[in-house]
Amino acid sequence: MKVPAHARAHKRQELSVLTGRLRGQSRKITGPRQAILEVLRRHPHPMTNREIFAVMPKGRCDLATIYRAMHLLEEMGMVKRFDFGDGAARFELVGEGDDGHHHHLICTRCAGVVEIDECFLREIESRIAARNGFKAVTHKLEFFGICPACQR
Amino acid sequence: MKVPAHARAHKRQELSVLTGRLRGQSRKITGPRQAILEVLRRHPHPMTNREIFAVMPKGRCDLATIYRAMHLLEEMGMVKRFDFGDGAARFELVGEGDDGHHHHLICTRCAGVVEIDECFLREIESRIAARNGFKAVTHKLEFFGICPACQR
DNA sequence: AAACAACTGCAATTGGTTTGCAATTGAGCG
DNA sequence: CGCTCAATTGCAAACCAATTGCAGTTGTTT
Repeated sequence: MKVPAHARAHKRQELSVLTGRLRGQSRKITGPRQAILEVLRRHPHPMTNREIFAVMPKGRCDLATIYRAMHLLEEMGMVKRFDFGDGAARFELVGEGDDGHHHHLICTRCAGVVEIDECFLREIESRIAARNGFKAVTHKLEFFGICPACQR
Repeated sequence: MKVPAHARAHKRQELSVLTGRLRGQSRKITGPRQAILEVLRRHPHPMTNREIFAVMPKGRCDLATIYRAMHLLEEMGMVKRFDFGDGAARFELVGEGDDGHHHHLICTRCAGVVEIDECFLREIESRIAARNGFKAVTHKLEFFGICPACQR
């Protein structure tokens, strides 16, 4: 059954479920990976690798290991990569059975993030695909503006 | 790769018009800047600084100068910055009186680009702004897929 | 033509990300 | 439980887009 998109931020997956997904793909459940998943499941918004590294108990994991883990998790579909245009990739945990596709509204002053759970472009996307003969069309979309707190 | 012509590419501005815009803002019309504008006006799709550099007659301009020029031109509103998610910024000339806002459909195999001249999100954008109390909301949107030629 | 600020080339630097390699460790197996 | 091996990790070096300091050059103004 499909999980409603708006449940994303509220549904925090158990660590055991997450590691189970690793095991299911015959990947090792290592200390660093558990630490990374632990961090991600506590954070509702996309994080840069450096942020993950900074938040993690010191010495649990090397920064390079985080980069490698994020590649793995992305390939497995466990995290989704987002690009806020500031040169650093951000990652967010994806719920089981979800493809993680959604968007964000980002404050350009304080970098605060609002999750936008709907996607308005599914239909437009297929129209564009058809019109141009493209297949497997996806899109990246983020909104930018100034949040209420930063307007004063 | 081959792409259909579109309205935007036909509005190729005269070099004299472009330099005139520089002059109007009391910026210097230098050799490197003319060379850069010359390259941009011949190319209908966004280019990376490195691509501009590669296409330019050798020795006409340093790569660092291109970076600086693109910042200037962007501030002046003469070029628009686009991000295709591959780590390199791309730039496209903006017509006079235009804000340059539009989107692209990018082939993930051959990197070919189709210009999408409409924008479907103006209304959704203001709805999102209102709902979250944000001001000055904009968005970045690009489509990705596999072009007809690359499907075989 | 002189004068000055804007601009450029070059080299060094930054910041995010990747990679080579030797050492470590998780998972299956006896 | 300990053994074995491939997967994984830490560390340092490398990479790449982008930025910057500085000294020399050039466009524009007077």
